[in-house]
Amino acid sequence: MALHHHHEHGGTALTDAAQAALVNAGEQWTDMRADIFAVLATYEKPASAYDIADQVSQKRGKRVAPNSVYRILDLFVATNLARRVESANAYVANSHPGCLHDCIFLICDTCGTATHLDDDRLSGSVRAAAEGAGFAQVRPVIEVRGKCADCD
Amino acid sequence: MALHHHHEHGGTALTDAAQAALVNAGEQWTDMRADIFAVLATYEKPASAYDIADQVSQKRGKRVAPNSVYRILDLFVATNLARRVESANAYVANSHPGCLHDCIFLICDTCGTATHLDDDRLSGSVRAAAEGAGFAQVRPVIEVRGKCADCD
DNA sequence: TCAGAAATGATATATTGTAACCTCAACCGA
DNA sequence: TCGGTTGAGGTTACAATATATCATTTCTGA
Repeated sequence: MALHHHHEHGGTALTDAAQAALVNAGEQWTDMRADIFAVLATYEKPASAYDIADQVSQKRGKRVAPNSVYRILDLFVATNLARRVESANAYVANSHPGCLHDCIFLICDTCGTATHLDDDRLSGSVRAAAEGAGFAQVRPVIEVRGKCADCD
Repeated sequence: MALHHHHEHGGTALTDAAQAALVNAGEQWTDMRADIFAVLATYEKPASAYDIADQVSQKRGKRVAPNSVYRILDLFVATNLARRVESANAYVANSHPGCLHDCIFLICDTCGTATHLDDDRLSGSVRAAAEGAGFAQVRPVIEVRGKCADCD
């Protein structure tokens, strides 16, 4: 099924969806996790763990160590609440936590924003190529660096 | 043209091809660059700048700072003598320095080795998707993490 | 051969990522 | 209730990756 109806979420709906997905995975939705997700979801670009640590520290009036942020980001990535952007060493919130996709990120070298594509046909081809080469447990990383329409 | 004859090089032939490509780009083929390329070309996995710094330091009996290695790696990437593997923060020698391809890396999470695919049709689709979204000066990053046939 | 450019060296520092161990609270069974 | 276990987060230390700046050396072309 290449065409697919996405329940794109934003704001409260996104937070609710994230919470539901995390609980559904047997994990707890704690204050710390909520805070980190909130920062990630409102950040305009892919956020580094240190960016998030700073924001959350401010919000809480108390230093939160990057360490703690990494733990939670790892959990988010594992449960599909967030994605890591490999070529930027940074993370973005997944706007439809319920759906599993190999997603494609377009990252602007100028302004740093990332836009998100889903193209199951394309990612499927990448998967197939890797599997054809004998790879198993395949996780595609498909990103495109370039200059976005706004920065041309 | 999806099918393409690659002049795959190894050993001395690869070094010669790299040297030719670099000189052709108007850059110098210095001892330091030769040493770094040699390490990169013989390294069995993607090598980090620090891996290379260590090897070259040993070979020369004198500390070579990572800094110097980065400079030369950046040059190699710019001139297509080497590629950066984003998801591994590491570099590999390009086995056919003369040809321009968007290449695809399959990286084994277990043994760390990277195999290299060229599939112009696939990378072309990725490019097209990005350009369709308004991106310019597009540089695809297509990597696949997984488990290689040997490590199954 | 000399002046300028290019390459490398040296040092410092910034950024990203892990490891080890501790505290605390919630929960569960005896 | 008591005591143990577990999960979440805190604290500290450190490792790995990357960049900035300025000094020095080497090369090149006039």
